[in-house]
Amino acid sequence: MSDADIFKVLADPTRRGVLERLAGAEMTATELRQGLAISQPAMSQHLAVLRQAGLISERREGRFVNYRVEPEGLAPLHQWLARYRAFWPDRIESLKDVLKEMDQ
Amino acid sequence: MSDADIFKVLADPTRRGVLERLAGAEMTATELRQGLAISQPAMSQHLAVLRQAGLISERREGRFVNYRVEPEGLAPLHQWLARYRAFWPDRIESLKDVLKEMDQ
DNA sequence: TCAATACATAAGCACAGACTTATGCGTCGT
DNA sequence: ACGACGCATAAGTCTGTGCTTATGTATTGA
Repeated sequence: MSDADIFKVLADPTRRGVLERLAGAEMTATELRQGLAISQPAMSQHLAVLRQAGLISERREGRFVNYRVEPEGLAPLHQWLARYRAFWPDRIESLKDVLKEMDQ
Repeated sequence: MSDADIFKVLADPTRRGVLERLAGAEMTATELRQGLAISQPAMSQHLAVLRQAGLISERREGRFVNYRVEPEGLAPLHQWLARYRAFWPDRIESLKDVLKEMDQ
């Protein structure tokens, strides 16, 4: 998978939701599906996309597969964004704005 | 446009290319089309998407419309990424990796 | 005033991608 | 050994979206 496709991978809200849940703790595919109106194959396909993008990794444990975030997969996104850091006002970096975002 | 759709907007390579060219200097729609195998309406539609996402702004000048990057539009992306900063190794932030990325 | 230019909008098409159901493969418990 | 379970893969459907051509609107220069 090309680095350039990181945006396509993250464009899907379900996949971003998966990352967010995995940020808290390692989880199986079935656990990730809890509370979501999504079929098992759909989740499996999303997880495959995330894995191929290097955003998550898996650890087999018998019948179960535990997924976890692979933070280095976000490096291309970080580096893309870095090109624009020089342009934006300091305010964007401020803690206030970050907290406001996390609040919503 | 919802903040959540910033990824969809940036998922398109043409739109990322537009941002990259605009990062250098203000430019008209026709200038942005130079070197790209893309029709005028297609470019106009991409610019509309970028504008609605708050990623660019326009300054009319007679028949011409000069576009420029609106860096604050990237704030949602920055803030999304900030949630994962805590997880990743210091190495991702390092200058070496950024340079390697810019090199390719 | 009128043709040319710069850009936007409308409408239709075609492909990508997210979903579904059906099925396959390996592992567990009994 | 065998049914239940966890997950992956296959194949088909449908919606979203990026493209096209055609046309509209405003501005410019001759």
